[in-house]
Amino acid sequence: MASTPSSTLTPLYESNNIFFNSFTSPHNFTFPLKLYKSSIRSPQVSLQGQPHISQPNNSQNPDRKSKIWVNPKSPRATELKQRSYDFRYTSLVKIAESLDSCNPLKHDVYNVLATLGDKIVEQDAVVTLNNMCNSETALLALKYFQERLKLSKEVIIYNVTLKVLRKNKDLDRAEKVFDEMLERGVKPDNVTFSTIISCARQCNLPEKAIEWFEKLPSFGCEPDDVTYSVMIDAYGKAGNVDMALSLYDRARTEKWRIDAVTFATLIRIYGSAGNFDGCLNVYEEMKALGVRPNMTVYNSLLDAMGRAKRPWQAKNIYTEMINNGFEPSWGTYASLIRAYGRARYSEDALKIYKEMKEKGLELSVMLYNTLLAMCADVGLTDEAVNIFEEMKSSGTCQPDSWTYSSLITINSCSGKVSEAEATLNDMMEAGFEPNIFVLTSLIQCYGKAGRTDDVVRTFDRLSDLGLSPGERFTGCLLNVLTQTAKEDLHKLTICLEKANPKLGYVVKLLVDEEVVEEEGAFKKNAAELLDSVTTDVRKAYCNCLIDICVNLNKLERACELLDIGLTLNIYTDIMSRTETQWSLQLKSLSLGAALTALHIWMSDLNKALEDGEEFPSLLGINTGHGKHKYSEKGLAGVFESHLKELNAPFHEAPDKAGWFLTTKVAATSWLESRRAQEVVAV
DNA sequence: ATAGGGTTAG
Repeated sequence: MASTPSSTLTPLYESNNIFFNSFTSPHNFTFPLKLYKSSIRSPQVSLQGQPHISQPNNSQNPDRKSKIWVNPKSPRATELKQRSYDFRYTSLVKIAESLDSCNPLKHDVYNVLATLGDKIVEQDAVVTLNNMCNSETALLALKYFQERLKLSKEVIIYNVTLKVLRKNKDLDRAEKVFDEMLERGVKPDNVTFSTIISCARQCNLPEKAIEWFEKLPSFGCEPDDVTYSVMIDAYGKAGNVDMALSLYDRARTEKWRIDAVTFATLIRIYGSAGNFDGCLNVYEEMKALGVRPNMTVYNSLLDAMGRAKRPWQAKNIYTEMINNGFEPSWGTYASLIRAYGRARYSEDALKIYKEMKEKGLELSVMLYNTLLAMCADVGLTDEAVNIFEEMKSSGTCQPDSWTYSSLITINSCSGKVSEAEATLNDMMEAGFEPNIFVLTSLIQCYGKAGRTDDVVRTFDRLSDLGLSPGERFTGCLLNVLTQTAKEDLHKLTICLEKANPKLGYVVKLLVDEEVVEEEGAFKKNAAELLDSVTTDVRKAYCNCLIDICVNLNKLERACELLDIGLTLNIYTDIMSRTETQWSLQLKSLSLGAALTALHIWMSDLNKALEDGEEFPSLLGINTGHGKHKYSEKGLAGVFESHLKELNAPFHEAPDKAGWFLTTKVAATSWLESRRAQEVVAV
């Protein structure tokens, strides 16, 4: 396994020869040139003393040995110094690479290091270790340098060694190295501590980080700005937001220079604590203090705005970032895809995806999954298929259960039952068991296709797989009932009763004609049920229940449910009145709930008319645009024909999509004529 | 790039 040092290093000599052939000089430069004396033609540059005759660049004659005198203060000298430094640095990086891939045996490591020659300096050790990633060989290399170098600042090579251990998230070894430092009488400093603390943080052991921070004073160290920054991060990671913020306060009162990285850390902490305005406040505070934002700040902000579901703010920050001349990084794009994807800003998300592809940036499984989930949400079937193909051909990531789950959802939502089943088979062949998301999609798929028995079969698979239904799944099952023929409903009621007995009972009261119901039992049980489920599914449950009522022509029950919804604040601001306009807001209502709300609103209007209340000049119904691609007809379309049936004088506003408006005069005469008809009918 | 912070998440 171990590559011999020479095989790794040979190309380096060759490539650098090309450069050094053009000017050579015999002495006066320590490193790296002497290092390779035996292997290559002593490429040395004289930057001091003896004025030699300056010669033109003789690159046509690479073999000619000649000296070039360069004034040490000239820009040319600076350039040469820089170049020779670059050369040394590159050489050491190559050594570090060989060490990384070398056997973790003393003999092998020492052999690689022997190619450095005898005249190594402290800086060589630092640069080499700093570029390594293999813990085991790094520890051997450390020994080598300790044996061979008179170290004036031994703490430094310990600190870079600790960095290698941190790269490997090896806190145990880091702690051992710390003990060894103490044994050798090497005094740890802030760099030592901040490295170990961040190592603990990266190992997901924030308590350990805190432990190390607290023992810092006992070693005569006062935390400085970087140590504070690392600790703020560690406290944030530990979920101790208060401690993080109080450290920030302390750093501020102690007048530490707080730089962009620390602000980015604070933004991340606020972001993961869900305090998104806190993120923006920190950002403002930072700018007020005259600290220029950097990429980390922008990326943390973008990430936070994504979590906050504020894609428009992400967009603004991104624009600002670009205007300030920053080049988006992988992290920037990832944050944007998440922000746009989750918020169904599909055009924006797909634009970013395209840009990443153009730049040759690789997407992770998660980013692909985010895009696919978004396509599933919005109904972008063809795009999803494309993205999935590109994902497979990328060669860099394998579809996982999330990926398959989104694909099954896409097939399910577009009613492609056999494709959904085929994808499920692919998924199982790839070694993934169906999860709750997949089964949720499947019951929707079968439900939509009217295959009630398959819904029941899929429901029964749940317990076979050791899965419990949960509120989302149960909600989708309830939604299946809204699409199911009356004679099949009892099959699903049995499932619902297993999933959530209270819900099962409420539905049974609606569906089962034979159940004897006590006075008011339905409303009481429905209210208890809706109160018992978490807020994020309440509206869905309520909408579905109302839809079932409407389908069964039980308008009174529907009104009761809508009433519960209003009382429990599941629906807010449905009916509003200003001096100039009365409105009915139907945007987040299902069709049944919307029709029920219209019914109630109309009786309210009738009542107002009876009471002789003054109508405003305008009355309006807002259905929203109904852009969800899977529903063939949005709420707007259905409402338009329904209003026509009612002879209602509402007409879609040409300038406000989704709004149906009418005037005071038209509304009153319509309501009056309806009342006259009712009287006739009675 | 040249001894310390920052991430890659559902």
